[in-house]
Amino acid sequence: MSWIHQLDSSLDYVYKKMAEHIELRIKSGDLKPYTALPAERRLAEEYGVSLGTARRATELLRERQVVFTLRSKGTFVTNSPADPNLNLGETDSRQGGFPTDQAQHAPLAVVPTPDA
Amino acid sequence: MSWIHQLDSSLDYVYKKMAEHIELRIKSGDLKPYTALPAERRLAEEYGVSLGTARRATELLRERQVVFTLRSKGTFVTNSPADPNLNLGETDSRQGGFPTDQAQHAPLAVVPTPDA
Amino acid sequence: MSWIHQLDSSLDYVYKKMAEHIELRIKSGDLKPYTALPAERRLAEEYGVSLGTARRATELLRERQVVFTLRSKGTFVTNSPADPNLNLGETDSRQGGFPTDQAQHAPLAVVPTPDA
Amino acid sequence: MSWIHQLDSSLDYVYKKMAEHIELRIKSGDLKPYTALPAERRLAEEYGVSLGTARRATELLRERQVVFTLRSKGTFVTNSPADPNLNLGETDSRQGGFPTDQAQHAPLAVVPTPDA
DNA sequence: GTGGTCTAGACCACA
DNA sequence: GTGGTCTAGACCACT
Repeated sequence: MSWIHQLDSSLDYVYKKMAEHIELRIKSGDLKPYTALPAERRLAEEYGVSLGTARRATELLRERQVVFTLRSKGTFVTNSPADPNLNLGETDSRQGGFPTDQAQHAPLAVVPTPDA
Repeated sequence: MSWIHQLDSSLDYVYKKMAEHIELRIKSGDLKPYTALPAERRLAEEYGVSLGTARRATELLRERQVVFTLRSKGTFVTNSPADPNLNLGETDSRQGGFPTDQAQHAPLAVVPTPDA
Repeated sequence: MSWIHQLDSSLDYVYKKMAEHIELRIKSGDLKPYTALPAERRLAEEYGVSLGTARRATELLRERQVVFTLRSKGTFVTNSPADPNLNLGETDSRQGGFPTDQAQHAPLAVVPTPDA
Repeated sequence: MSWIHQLDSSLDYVYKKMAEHIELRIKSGDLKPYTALPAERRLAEEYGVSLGTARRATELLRERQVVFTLRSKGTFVTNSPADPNLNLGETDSRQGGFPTDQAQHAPLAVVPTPDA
């Protein structure tokens, strides 16, 4: 169990500090729900850290659900406190699964979707 | 003569098929942007798979930015193809917040880049 | 599909991630010196990206001298300078987990931290 | 027990702790670039966790590009520090591997964080 | 209620 | 042998 000891003895990670500061800016209202954070390169500049560090900071916030990221769109503040304009009433999804229903190792003859 | 390889697989994994099927439901309009997917336990039932597999499916969709997840709230369809009505801070596209309605509450302030 | 793990993490340039992944394949021995990379269209398919992105990836590798290109012949792996033969014999990591004794199924009573 | 205390605000998930500990072993030189980590089943034993948890740990490291995985071969230490701004005593940083960019060191004007 | 973590296995695909 | 998938649950944290 002592590996845990080693870990919490030194948690001065810059990216964590940075993440916490950003979180503070959010909680303070400086950054509001559904608005975009500054770009990661911008953040890196602002905080005087490398891009990698900035990315780990936003990654941490993402893990904490403080923000969410849409690729090539940006990183956005989660509507943490209340009332997301989200439709929690679930979509009318009456039927769903595969026509077949064993789900084991059967071939699962599902049509290949033209995805990317 | 080995120039293809390994990470690709392209096998019929259940979670992958499931994810693709859900993506189809989204593209077909069955599941609309900013509405919640059925809960993961529900999805597991619908598709006749274990919870873990259902979670892998939503995880894959999350990686593909087809959906995004808010802890304890649900998993929501991303406003996929182009132009999410998101406030892209620095990009000057100031208008439109999150979809459904953005009339009454937060003014959706443009991100104040507290720069220098 | 695991390259997607590396690719997503955040909003970095896809072509860069892709280039790095290809570089890993080279370093790992998957792609060997003086052999051709898959064609750019092939690469674009494999990674699920546009042709332009694939071309930027190989361009980046070309700039780094990891590969070189012969017009209408293909893109080939450079005989890299610091070839790192992967050490498959596992690191001398004799002890790992809990320095204490048993390390079997210690209950791992991890206490949730109060958080902030 | 109270031996676990963190100023850190994130939670104490086992897989996360485990990943961080492995990362520490890497940074400490116990596990070196291009060498294989112990197999996941082995890691699970060493740390006294289930296989799934061990896999989550390596997955996290993979996302952070601390390691990379070759299917049926193993999981290998990346030759690039996850966070170049981290100075853990002496990380023994003569890099020999490939030209990944981790060159630039920012001034590191760390912002004042209210806590800690 | 939701998603997230974790267990303790079994089996598959690749090498 | 390795990592990867999948099961069928239980429990935790948060809303």
